[in-house]
Amino acid sequence: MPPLTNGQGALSPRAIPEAAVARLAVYLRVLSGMKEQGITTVSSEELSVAAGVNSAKLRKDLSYIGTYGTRGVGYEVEVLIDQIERVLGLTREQSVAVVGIGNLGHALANYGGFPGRGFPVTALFDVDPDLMGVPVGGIPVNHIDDIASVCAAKEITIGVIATPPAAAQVVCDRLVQAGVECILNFAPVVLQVPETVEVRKVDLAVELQILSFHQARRADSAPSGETAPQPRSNGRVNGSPRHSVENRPNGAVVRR
Amino acid sequence: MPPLTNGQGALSPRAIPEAAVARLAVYLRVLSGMKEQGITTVSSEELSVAAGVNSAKLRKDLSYIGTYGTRGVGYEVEVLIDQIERVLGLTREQSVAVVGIGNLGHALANYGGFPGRGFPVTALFDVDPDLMGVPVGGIPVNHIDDIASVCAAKEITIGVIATPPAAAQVVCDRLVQAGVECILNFAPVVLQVPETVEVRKVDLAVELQILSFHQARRADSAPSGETAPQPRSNGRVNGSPRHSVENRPNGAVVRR
DNA sequence: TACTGTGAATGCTTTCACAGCA
DNA sequence: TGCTGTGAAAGCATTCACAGTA
Repeated sequence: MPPLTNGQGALSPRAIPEAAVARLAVYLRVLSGMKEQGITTVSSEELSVAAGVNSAKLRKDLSYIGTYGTRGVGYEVEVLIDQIERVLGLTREQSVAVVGIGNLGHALANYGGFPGRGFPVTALFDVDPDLMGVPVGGIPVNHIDDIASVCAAKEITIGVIATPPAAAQVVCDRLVQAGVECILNFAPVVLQVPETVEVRKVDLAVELQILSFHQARRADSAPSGETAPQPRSNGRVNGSPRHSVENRPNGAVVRR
Repeated sequence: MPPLTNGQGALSPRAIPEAAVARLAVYLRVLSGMKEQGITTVSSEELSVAAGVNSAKLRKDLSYIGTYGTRGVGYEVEVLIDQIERVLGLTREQSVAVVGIGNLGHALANYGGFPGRGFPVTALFDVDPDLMGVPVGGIPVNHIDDIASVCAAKEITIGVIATPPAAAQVVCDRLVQAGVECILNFAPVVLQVPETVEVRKVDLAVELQILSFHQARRADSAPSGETAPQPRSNGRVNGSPRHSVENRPNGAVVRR
């Protein structure tokens, strides 16, 4: 009924579809790589191939953030990078806290500021007294009881939950109490949060199960014989960008 | 044009939407937890709340795999578990290989068979000679040059790429050559694969950037003042399942 | 001429709402 | 009566295809 608003309340000028936001982050990564290689201009076709989407989708996505291309030419890499960073809110740096310093927590703490820019891990928490003080990836581990004060002091805006499932909800509650409004959850648990808090989850078992589903489907519909079709035409050719798939929040160019 | 087929070619009886598959995996996890608690029967309402979706969506999702409920009563937990496992292809066990034994690779190797069932990690690969033979999580590390023979011997069906970005495509090519048709990619790279291979990706930086976007939006549209609204009505009440959100392949019940 | 930006068309996904059954 | 299963409606997302422009 209200065709001019965006559901977020105010009739803000930017109502970017959720799906497009995820892809913008991918474009940004690809563009950064291009910039490093000294590429200054790129067409929607080139960028879309590099990002594993089709060019129409890419142009539509970019149109949500404004019109920064030049017809007949393409986009300036730097301009696009700046604009996507602006839209994704990467101008202000976000400090990340990781809770749960097991195997995964270690991996995250050492991930080194995350590919490129914007997300320094600046605080670590656990319950294990043996871990206290010992730095992991250069950052000391704090006790989870200090979460409120440490998060306030370090201006944490993003909390990452890497605890065992049983602890995840409690940790989540504490993060929320400490004022954290963005949470990335690796524990296989459905978190309960107030409406003001944004949660994303990464569930490795679910990812594997989705792969398993497709594997099973393939096995079922396989005509017969053991020799599966393997049209392996190696050699990074992007000649005919046929079937340039992007399944779900997944994505990988199909080569042939 | 072909209204009876499912795009996969044959007019198979089960054309389960991609989005539903991801949720079925979540339902399975929740149901397994219920089974452990001795719960034998569950209604769509109860299960949907526990899984963080609304009940209509849950019922629709379950309808794709068949009709296993009893009107007026609900679903039998065991029956549902069996059926979802069947559809997801979890009856045949899938062996997983992890390539790249850095921090993340360690974490994955130690992930202990993945929550519950079906995905034993049985092979590890790296290029670093220092790692060879040393077991990680009880599994010896092999050199990547042996990938074909080891994958064949261990009947690997799923490959997990946890290498630095620069190595990811080469590793992917090798996995594909070794006959692996399901790949879970943690490297921030768009992989090129033949059509027969299914890729899913997990990109931590992208996840953080999506959170950052929502954070920024919130900050923009905040009326004024520093005191953000924090309607923290703690105490795991699911009384009014208002606004029971599930954003993207993300998901978390909104509590209030 | 070559490539962007975008309405309109198509195709998925979610939600509604209710018929049907234990 | 209470809850499932499902057509039909509504809402998003993707793709098409072409007008517009440097």
